[in-house]
Amino acid sequence: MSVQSDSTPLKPVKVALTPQERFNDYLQSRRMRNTEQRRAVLDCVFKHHDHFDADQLLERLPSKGKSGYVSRPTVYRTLGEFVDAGLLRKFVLDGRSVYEHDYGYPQHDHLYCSKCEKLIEFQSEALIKLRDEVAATHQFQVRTHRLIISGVCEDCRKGRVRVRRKVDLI
Amino acid sequence: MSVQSDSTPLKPVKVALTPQERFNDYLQSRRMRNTEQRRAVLDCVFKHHDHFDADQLLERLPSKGKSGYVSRPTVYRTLGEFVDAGLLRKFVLDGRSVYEHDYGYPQHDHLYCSKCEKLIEFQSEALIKLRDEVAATHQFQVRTHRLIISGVCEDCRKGRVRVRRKVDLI
DNA sequence: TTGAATGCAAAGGATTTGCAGAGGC
DNA sequence: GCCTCTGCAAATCCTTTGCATTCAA
Repeated sequence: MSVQSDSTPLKPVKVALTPQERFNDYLQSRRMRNTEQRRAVLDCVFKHHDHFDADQLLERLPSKGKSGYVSRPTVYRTLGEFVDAGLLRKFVLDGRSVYEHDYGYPQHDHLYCSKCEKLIEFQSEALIKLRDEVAATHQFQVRTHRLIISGVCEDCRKGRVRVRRKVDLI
Repeated sequence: MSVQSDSTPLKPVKVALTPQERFNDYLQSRRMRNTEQRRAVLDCVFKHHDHFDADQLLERLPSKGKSGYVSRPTVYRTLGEFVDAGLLRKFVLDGRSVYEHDYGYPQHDHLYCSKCEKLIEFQSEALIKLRDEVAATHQFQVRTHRLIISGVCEDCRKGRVRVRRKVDLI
């Protein structure tokens, strides 16, 4: 049900502001309020660099009844704001929306293991070049792209399976 | 709500059997039955080369009450069989499952216009090579990949907008 | 005849929305 | 105090499932 991340994260990009500072700017520019819930979700999201969906985020936040609880609708609303603010990127994997850090991390793509559901990040300058060439051929103005290569990761091929999951997306 | 296709389809690949023949083989090999509904859906799907979702297919089939009607659950079930049989490929766009011809057409990727929701197909040998190189670096066994480049198409940039739609996926 | 396929209605799962009360600014 | 935000419950959207009936082989 959840999404795994591999252990070789990308090198962070240098940024002037913390995600918190950047989000504050975003809020102020739109007359939106700096609420306890937004702060809680933002801190949770940027605590570690990985991929996650709404459910995983909810599990990491205080559960219902406890102090600091954030409701499911608010989590969804807030994630949308983070995407808007350029803090997160969102994509769809196996029917669920998956989020990853955008602010502070370079553009990249993914290898997706359909056995253990692990996402492995990679950067390729050649891919960007290829993408822009194809687009130019079609007089197409690129906004972004998403490449997912699916198959079986090294660990799973070698039998070192960490988790077994129902899968099959793309 | 629907998916548009551009007017420059890929060159078909030479194949020994018609989709119908190939599907019959598939059915027989699994002791499945050649029903009127399956024939109707298959004919409808291969009538023209484009991208479509379940709703669009239902619109193209005889509507409820008329002869030749196929129910929504059967359409979904049948599309799944076509994917299984290697006749169609399925991907997710903006929350809906979109299908395209696989049998008889070469592997390709898409430019997606977020203004008019048009999908433009393209082939790139270089992309396959790049994909396999990246995978090799990670000892990753490739099964397939999906690249969607989103942005604005030529027509929309020039103001020749055909349809206006709510969008934003990737 | 006999098991597979269909249509109906209803369930499912992820995400979104209306609204009344809570709370930033 | 005003207006945004939140949590709740319920709605939505797309897709799948249970089941009695129909039908291909």
